[in-house]
Amino acid sequence: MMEPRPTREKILDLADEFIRLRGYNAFSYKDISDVLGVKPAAIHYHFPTKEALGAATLAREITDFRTHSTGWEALPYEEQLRNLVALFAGYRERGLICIVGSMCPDFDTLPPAVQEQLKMLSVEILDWVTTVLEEGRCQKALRFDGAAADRALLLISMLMSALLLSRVHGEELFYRMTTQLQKDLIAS
Amino acid sequence: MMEPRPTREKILDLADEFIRLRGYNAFSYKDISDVLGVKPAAIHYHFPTKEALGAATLAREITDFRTHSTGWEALPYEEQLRNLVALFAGYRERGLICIVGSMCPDFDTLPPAVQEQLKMLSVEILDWVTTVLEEGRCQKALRFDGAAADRALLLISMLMSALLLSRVHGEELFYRMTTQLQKDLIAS
DNA sequence: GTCTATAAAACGATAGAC
DNA sequence: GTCTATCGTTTTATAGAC
Repeated sequence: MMEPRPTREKILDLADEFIRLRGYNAFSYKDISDVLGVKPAAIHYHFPTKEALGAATLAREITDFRTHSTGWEALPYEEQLRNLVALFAGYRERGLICIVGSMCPDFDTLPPAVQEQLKMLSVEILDWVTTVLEEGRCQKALRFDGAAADRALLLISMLMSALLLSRVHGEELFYRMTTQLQKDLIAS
Repeated sequence: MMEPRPTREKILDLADEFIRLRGYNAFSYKDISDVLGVKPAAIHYHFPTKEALGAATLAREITDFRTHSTGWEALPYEEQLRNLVALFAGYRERGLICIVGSMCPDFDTLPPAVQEQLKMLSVEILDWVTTVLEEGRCQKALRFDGAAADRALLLISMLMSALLLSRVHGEELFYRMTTQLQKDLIAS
């Protein structure tokens, strides 16, 4: 019995997409309600404030990322890294950017609950990448200098910016960047 | 005879700062007029539309960047690279982010003239970094694999994201990232 | 020339209809 | 429970005062 996707989930899907398309401050309740065929105020029943909607969107991203990353646990480390790149490439294909990259510039304008969830999501991703890099280097599957945590920061930065800059300069740029960074990290 | 900074320039100073602080879509004419002690509509005399103001702000950034980079021409290449990092560190100290990093996420919502200038600014920076990397490698002052243009993209990405992420995770992150990336690039 | 009063539109949010 | 009518605020922009 396939339940139809509940309204609440549909709203979160759309919020997620619009935040990635236009940024938190530039998307509105009307963007979402237009797609669903209701009035803007209807969204307030499901999410009383924009702050609640933004925080819930990021909270779901956190659980989604956990689902992805734990699903890759059994794979070789270089393969887990390739899957992360592929995840970002999927966004690129849909014209979307990283939700962290979308919201970071607006950080100081975000409501407290949204700031909180954004921090948690980026920590979640960084910790996971750090572990993969660390253990991948131990097993000689990955190679890099310096601390794994610092290298994780550089790696996530490049993926984030690759999506941002390819919005300005075209998708070819994304593939040039990710190809080079995988060459740098994956041993032989 | 020191001319007082003209109103037009003061407006551009404030627009530049507010865009870096809050993003293009979250800053308003009122933010600027409050500081200058006038009504929001007064700004329209100097810049008829927000599109004109945004485009002029970026246009001035382009000439400013040229002034900086041509001023460094006589320096060793690794020193030019350090100056670029220092330029970004200066923004970090003032709680500001890269203006390209600020506007990229909102790209699809930006008026055409602003999109145009944003492209030009990022090309300007990328071309300069590409040249510095290329020639720095020739002279054995810098070391890296792959095409200089690709490496320039990765370098700029990291600087951009270092500012973005340090807004979320604190300034220490900026220095960890830039220290590591300079270690990677600067020979011995 | 420079700025203010005011408009026209869009926003998030409250109160209440069904 | 779910959604609509409506409000108050904020936004960019125009028209015109001085």
